[in-house]
Amino acid sequence: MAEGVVTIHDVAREAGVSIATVSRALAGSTTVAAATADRVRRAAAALGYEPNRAARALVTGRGQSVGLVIPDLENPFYSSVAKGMQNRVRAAGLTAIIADTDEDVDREREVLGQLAADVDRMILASPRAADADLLALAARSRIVLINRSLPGVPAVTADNADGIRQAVGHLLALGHTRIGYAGGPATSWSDAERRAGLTVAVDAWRAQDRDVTIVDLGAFRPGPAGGVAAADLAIAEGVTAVLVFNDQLALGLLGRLGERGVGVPEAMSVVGFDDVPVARLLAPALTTVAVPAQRMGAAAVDLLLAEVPPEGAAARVPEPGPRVVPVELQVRRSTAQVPRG
Amino acid sequence: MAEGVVTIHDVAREAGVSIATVSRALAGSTTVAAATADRVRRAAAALGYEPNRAARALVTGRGQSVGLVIPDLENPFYSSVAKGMQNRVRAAGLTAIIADTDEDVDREREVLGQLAADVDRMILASPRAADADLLALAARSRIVLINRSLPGVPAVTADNADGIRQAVGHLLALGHTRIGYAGGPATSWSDAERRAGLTVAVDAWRAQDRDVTIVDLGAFRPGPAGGVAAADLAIAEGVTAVLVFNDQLALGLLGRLGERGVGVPEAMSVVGFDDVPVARLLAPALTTVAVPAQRMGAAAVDLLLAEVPPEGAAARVPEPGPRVVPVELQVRRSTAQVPRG
DNA sequence: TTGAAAGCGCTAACAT
DNA sequence: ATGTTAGCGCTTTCAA
Repeated sequence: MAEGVVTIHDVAREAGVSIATVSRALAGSTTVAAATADRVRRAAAALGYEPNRAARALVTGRGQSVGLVIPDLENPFYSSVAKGMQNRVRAAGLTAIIADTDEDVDREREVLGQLAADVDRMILASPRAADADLLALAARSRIVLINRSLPGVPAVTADNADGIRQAVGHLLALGHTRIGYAGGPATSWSDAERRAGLTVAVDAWRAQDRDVTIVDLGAFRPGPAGGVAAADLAIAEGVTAVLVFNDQLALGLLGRLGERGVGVPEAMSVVGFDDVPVARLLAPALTTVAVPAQRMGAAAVDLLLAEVPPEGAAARVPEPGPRVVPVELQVRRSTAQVPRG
Repeated sequence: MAEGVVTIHDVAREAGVSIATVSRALAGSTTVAAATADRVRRAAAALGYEPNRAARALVTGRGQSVGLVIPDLENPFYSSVAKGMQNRVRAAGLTAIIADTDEDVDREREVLGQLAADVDRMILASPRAADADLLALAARSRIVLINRSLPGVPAVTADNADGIRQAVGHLLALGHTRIGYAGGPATSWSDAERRAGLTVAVDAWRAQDRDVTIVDLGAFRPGPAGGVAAADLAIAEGVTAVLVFNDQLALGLLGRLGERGVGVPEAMSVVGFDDVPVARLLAPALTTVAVPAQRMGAAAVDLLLAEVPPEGAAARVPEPGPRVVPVELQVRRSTAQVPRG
């Protein structure tokens, strides 16, 4: 009795049935007598039986795992995506394989190659890869995109344009007319969407004969360090408010503004994007566009599982939710009326 | 020929050898003639052969993946652990399976059971499970603990006592004599270690005839919400400084102190633990004991792989580093001399 | 409603 | 140095 591993044979013996019946009973087959099924389940539980995934995968030809490729696990937005994804994957009786690309295209390519070898379903969050590469991948594996859209490939995206519209509306209502935009990486699909939303929002405002100038502060790496540079630029440009690509950038920007003695919100209003958990805890608490990261991760899983349901009894496949998730501006302390000047 | 999946049989036929020879040649066995091995490799490449991981895992009984069980992916400390772990695992040619337990014992048990089924090597970060359960698990799978120690089970831990010693020394040097300790969950091994370190540090100080009182503020859930309660307690107890179990708690505490109008560091000094990335970006920047989370995650992988090297040619197994990693106090703006009173 | 038996693709004895 | 063969634990026909 050195081996502690319980197999289907042990359960069969314990329940006094054949292994085929155990397999059927645990898979929830209707062709098993209720009493038998019950006995099997009880035996399995008593023995602490866990089906061997490798064996199951081998015979069904379909893996039990779902991959997630994200740019940076240390970015709270993506940790939240990962958390939501992971929870949903586990609830479906599958396992989540998470891979971090360090915000690097080459690393991403490498990771994608490795992952494709042992997973046939994956979720790519904000991939940097070219459209063509993504399309090629989609042809071989089932993939779902997060924060990126591509014809023919299922995706979950945030309503970026609407988020920017809300943010700009808020700033305009506070009287700001000279607003800086600190953008994300030039290759970012989300950034492109947000910039487009910005244009639309501004045009609408101008159509009402109202004045507003958007100052493009440039493209920054989406970490706090980028925010530092953005802060100096914002001060130099004389804007009274800054719209920031994401909260990570905003964090660095806020810190630098403090160092430079520029009070937030008295002298400068700041609006972030994402609403990462720490945003509300800052001093001043950050006004930001809340993106339901966990929900997006979960929604991507639903989308992935909707077409090709997984094996196994534990599998529950929820209906896929909306693909464009709504976002909502959280007004907090980092924004205020434009300073009288 | 509808199926596009290449198996070892296809390669064998193409190379004109048996499947056993293909297996051996591809595994780099020395008992294969160089010419044959070459022919096999060429055939495999030509056909685009990728060994089926499920089949390999089934027969070897050893998987290609390493599991990581953590309390909360949204806690930046653990995202960092996960990032370090994941990078190292991938570098070794394996895949990382990450599972989140939501800081819940029952959920942890469930996750452990599921994970143990498809992984035979795992890393448990700050597990809440009882010693006996952990020992039982260690008997069946290869496990490495992070932030927990148990006789006979390999572990990577932070030098908690030394961290507390540094923190207390810093506070005492600033003249604080009434210091609060806001602890983590009662079941936390790290918290126990930190409390023990606290006692030692205080005793040493008293042995020099110096005065100091440690006020136990209680045990808190390690999220920002717990910090709010701790803040009120700290104020009520009239301490001039608070030592906090971790940065997440400190975040909530800082926010609440601000709301209550207690200035940090003028009226109250605060020291955190972990040095999560956001700690330095706060206003005031948080003085905290830096724990190298990524390095701990990587070290745990090294420890795990050191004894039973993984399958496959791509595997590289680094030497395990030290098991107790040093920590270092980062003095920032949240601590100052005791207020004159 | 249940059982017997045939593999899934691979590795590891055991032969040769 | 290479081939034959026996499973790994499971799902799924096919019979009974």
